[in-house]
Amino acid sequence: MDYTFNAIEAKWRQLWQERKTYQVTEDTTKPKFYVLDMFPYPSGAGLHVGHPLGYIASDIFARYKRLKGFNVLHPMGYDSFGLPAEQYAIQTGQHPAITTKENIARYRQQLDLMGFSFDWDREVRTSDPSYYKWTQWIFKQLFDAYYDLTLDKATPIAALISTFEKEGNLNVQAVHECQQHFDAPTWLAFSSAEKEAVLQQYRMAYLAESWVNWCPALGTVLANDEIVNGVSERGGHPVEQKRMMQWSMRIKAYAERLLEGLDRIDWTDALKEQQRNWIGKSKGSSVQFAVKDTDLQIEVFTTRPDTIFGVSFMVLAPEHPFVAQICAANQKEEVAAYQQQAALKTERDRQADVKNITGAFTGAYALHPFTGQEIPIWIGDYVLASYGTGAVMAVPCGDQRDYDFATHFNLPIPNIFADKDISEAAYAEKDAVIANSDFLNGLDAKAAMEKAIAAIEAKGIGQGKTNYRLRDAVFSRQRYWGEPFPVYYQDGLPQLVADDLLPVTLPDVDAYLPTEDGEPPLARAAKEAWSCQLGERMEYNTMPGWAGSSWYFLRYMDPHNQETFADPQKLAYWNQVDLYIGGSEHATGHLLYARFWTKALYDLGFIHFDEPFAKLINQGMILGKSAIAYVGPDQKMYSLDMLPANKEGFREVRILIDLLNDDESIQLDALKAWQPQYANQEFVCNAEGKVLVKREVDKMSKRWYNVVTPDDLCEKYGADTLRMYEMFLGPLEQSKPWDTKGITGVHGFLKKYWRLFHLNGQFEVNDAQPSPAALKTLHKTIKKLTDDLERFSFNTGVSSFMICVNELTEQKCNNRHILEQLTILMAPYAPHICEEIWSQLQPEASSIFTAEYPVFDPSYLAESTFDYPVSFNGKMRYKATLDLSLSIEEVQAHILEKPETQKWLEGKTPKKVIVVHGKIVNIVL
RNA sequence: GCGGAUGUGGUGAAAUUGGUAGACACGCCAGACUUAGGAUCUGGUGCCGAGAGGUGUGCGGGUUCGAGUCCCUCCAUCCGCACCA
Repeated sequence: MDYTFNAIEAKWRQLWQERKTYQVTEDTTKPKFYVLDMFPYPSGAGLHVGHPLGYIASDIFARYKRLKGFNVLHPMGYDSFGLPAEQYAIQTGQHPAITTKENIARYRQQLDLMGFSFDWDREVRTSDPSYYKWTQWIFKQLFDAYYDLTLDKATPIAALISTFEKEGNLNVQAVHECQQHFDAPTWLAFSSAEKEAVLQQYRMAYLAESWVNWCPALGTVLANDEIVNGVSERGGHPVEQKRMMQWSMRIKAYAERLLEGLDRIDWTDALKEQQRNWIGKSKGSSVQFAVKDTDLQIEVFTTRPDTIFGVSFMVLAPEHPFVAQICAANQKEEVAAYQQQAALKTERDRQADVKNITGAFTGAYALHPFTGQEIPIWIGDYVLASYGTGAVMAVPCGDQRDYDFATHFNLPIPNIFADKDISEAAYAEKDAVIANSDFLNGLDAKAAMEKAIAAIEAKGIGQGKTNYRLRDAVFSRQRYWGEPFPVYYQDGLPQLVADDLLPVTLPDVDAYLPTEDGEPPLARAAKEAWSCQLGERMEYNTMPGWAGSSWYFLRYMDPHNQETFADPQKLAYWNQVDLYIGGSEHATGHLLYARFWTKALYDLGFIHFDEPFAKLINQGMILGKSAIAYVGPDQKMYSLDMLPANKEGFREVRILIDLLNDDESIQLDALKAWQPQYANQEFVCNAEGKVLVKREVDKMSKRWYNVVTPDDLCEKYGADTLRMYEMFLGPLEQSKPWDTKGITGVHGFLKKYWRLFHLNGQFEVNDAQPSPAALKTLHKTIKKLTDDLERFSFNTGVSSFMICVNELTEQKCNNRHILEQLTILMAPYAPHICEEIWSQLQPEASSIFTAEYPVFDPSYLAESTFDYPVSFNGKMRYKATLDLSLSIEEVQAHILEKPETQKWLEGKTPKKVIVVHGKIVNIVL
């Protein structure tokens, strides 16, 4: 009987669905386990073989845990708001909801083909109103909260308002941007507009004018993590800095807790480092410098207060608000010109221009807080408006950028380090003894740091301070295909839409473009198109892509709840995600935002954990192997081995990899049929009449014509083969190029496994006592498999199955007990074939996934002898079989008597003999 | 520049605590069966060497009876961040 994988897989896909085999409910009699995949954005291209890699791994683990007796939550859904569907809508006029629905259907079909054990009754879609209702609701909670520093947590804003009413904000310890100080009577006298203006500076979700990344090509603002190398992540368009009124999230309030939490979760060091780096904590001090002949104080942040006596000038960001006020009359023109030129540059230009030092002198001077010395104030674009205070005290002897600036503009470079040469470059190490620095002389950096901060604080001109690179996250987008805000405007003030009016659904519009006044697309919606119309107008912005993905793992716990985002008891039962598998590209986006929202929801008492993902694994990317052909100046396509030494005039073209034969030659007729430009292509073939191509590793993508889809492979080899092959490819975390060639090995293995049951053409197992050899093979495999799964080593797991089946085939094992146990072990990896075999072994069972996982018994592996490798000076020379009951001394005596030992000793007396019991013998000559 | 990771056969890789380097598989070579099949089975396969043997985990050094594994220097590749004061 043949292994008819297509029929078997289709049969079980249907039966699992009918029997709801993977449906899960809360069950307090079992320990729970939550295995989560990063849900996909359903793009039009469908899945390629790289996408399911993580899903296969998580599916194997989820099935394994289920067999081990856990109640496993393993859901899937779609991150279905996003830019591609909207851009398709702009081009075609088709509503993004339709595109999205079609893409989801295709994704579902492909996912089903792979035989995943998702509980599809729990599916969520972020673009579904029943889902984004609760995204809007969470936004409301954040709008109605502020960060209380005394309690060190997000707290309902009502508490803050009540404090304002009693005592104003004079004693309030909170994360805010409010410059005003007021007492209770002043607060009470404020108009509602004034009150709201103040509250906006405290709210966790707030509306404020701030520096944002504006992408003119996309017509929207972007968060920092949506910008890669100075251009937009989507589309690669330039991005500029612009001051705009936007919704933001006060994630900065959580900077310290986001750092601290990393110590409590099981993520890779690389990923934790990336987040630490992004949060960018630095310790130092704020210092105020008085501007000569004015009342202004320029505040700077420095990580090196110990070098304060090395300050020889100051530099402000060109956008610094003081620039206009302090600028001397004779410098106005130069400064204005510089400001203008800096504003014209995009962030990318500024970055590309690091070596080009620019700046302008304002003509103003600051006074050194300790020496009273006059310090020239410059502006320069190496100082960023959005970091620290937008101003620096320049210490050229200790900072290379200050050094370069000083050198370029011929400013003094006083040396405050004893015995350090600064004639060529700044000395940035913190190990120099401080000199020429009044009360800091003779101190090392650490002591000087403490003393300097103390002196700064004593003078009342600053204080020890911690600064973070992390900035508040811009939360509004000028796009159509996103969550509408539950916000309207009354007297120009933002107001929340009442809970019973949620969700505010996405209104239909006539076009998916901004209006002529530059308003976002939602401004096009007719009044009646909105699900509710309040105040003067609704909010026209939509939420960013990361809004829905910041909490979806919570909704899976109770996806159909109409009363709340998830039932508290269910939240308490499922708790944290135990295992999260996904790509590392979300390190500073989704993974940070999800942690932030989790902490906020925890603070506000909605959930009982403050870290969402206890363990996280990043699967590596599967790369494609592009096929590159060479077209010569004569327009003929040359075989790789027919290329001249001088390839001048040749160009490389990528061709569809499906057009290749196994020997990497092109199917010429297929190429001609592929694209019109090749219809009459001429070739320069090699001696065998073939045109060979070069293979090169690229990202797997349609544009490189190197995509391999799971569909074709499932058709040809079956999902079980594909699942095991993807795992067999290498360690999960590693990136690796896809090569379909090796798949035959895994497919052959499954056939071999199948043959164990079908020796005589039909299904047959014997019920005799298993042989000791078979038991040993089995238990060796149980141990290896379990160890491998616990450390997520799926590739070695597949090898172990191969070894096991090879050994059982050799032993001609057809024993029921052995084969049943093996089948359970293999079921997580190859669910269809194992389920089919199980239905033969246990016809009354509904599914193999209700079976019990085999238990390892070490007694079957017990050995009485051991083949000692005998090495001389660490080099293995021969093996000696000895009884394991022998003592170390006895082993040594036996070994030394062996003729092989005498041969290798060459008459010498060993200096030393090392015996490790049951491991090795080493003789030192 | 800073931070992280990785370097092992022709290829994907294994070696979990310092203890037989290359498991398992692809590919390749030889053979069997067979009225071509992309089927199955057997044997071989790190490199040098006829063999004995030598040699071998990016380079160089160190610790150790013993190093792919630990330490130091350097090199290469990949990823992240980057005028962050």
